[in-house]
Amino acid sequence: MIARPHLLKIGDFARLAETNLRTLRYYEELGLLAPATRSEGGFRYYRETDVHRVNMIRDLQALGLALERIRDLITGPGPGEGRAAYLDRIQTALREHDRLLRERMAALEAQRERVGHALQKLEQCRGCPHTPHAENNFCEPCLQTGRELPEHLSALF
Amino acid sequence: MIARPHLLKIGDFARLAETNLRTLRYYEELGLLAPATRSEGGFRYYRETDVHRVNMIRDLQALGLALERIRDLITGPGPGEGRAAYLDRIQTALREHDRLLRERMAALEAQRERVGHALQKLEQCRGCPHTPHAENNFCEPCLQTGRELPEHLSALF
DNA sequence: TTGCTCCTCACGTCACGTGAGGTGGC
DNA sequence: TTGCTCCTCACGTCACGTGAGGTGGC
Repeated sequence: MIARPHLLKIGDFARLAETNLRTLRYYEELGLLAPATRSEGGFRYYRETDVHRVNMIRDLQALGLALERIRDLITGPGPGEGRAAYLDRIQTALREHDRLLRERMAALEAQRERVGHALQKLEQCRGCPHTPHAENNFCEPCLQTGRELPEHLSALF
Repeated sequence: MIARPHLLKIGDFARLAETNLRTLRYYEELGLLAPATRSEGGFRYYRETDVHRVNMIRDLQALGLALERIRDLITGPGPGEGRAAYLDRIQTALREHDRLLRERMAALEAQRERVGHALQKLEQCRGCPHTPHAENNFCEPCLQTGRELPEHLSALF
């Protein structure tokens, strides 16, 4: 006997997936995520496990991918696609996801270093008599050291 | 003698900042980044160092902040704001940036683990006779182990 | 003077937000 | 039957994309 999947109306499913009705209907329109079924009256019914799909969409979106691109990555087998090709395609999608994650993490690490340098330099600025202003080109270069400011200080002065 | 800042027309500045004219004009409209000066004919002229500001805006945007929020974080001293208050505000902005970076990196690390689990399980799936299908509830739960699928496989089946 | 760059509208797009007006379901 | 949830338009918004038509600058 096969377990009957537990179905949820769009409101309950939206709460579970921490999203909202409009977004789910828009995903359906784009072919990203269709409800498992509809009632006679047109009500959408979702599987609980579809929450994972919503999460994956959100994750990929936060990495900067457009929804159309995400659809191409994660949508199911084409007509007549074999089992092996199917598994291969999924593996490719997951590896692509992992690659994007690694790239993004490296970029964030670099950013974090830049912010750190700016915070360090800012401490030095506290003991300096100069104030960034148009007349000293906003302390660029630094009047104490003669060197360029950390990028994130230059951005804020 | 104070170094004259090197000024660039919007096209050259856009290339340097790896962005485009429309984005720079939109940033100006929102009060995020104004050109250092304008010519008689209305041409915008930017400082080379403003590239750092563009980069910071992009970085914060990629963390999910709206441009209006970014403006509030990074815009200069209010009228009559003292030097100490000015430096404090910058420090607050940088620390907030760092906090967002740390949160995001933790989230990405968690994602990367989920993708890794899905890739591992997918290898097991290759040696399994079952194929995910509506009739077996898309292999949920797994017919071999009786356990739930990794979230990112559940998302893709 | 020529050609390239820049200017200001202004309409289009993506991923939703937010009602309006009407119907389904325990 | 009542009230809550859902339905389908459809217009609004944010952060730009993409021309149209016209002018500035080495």
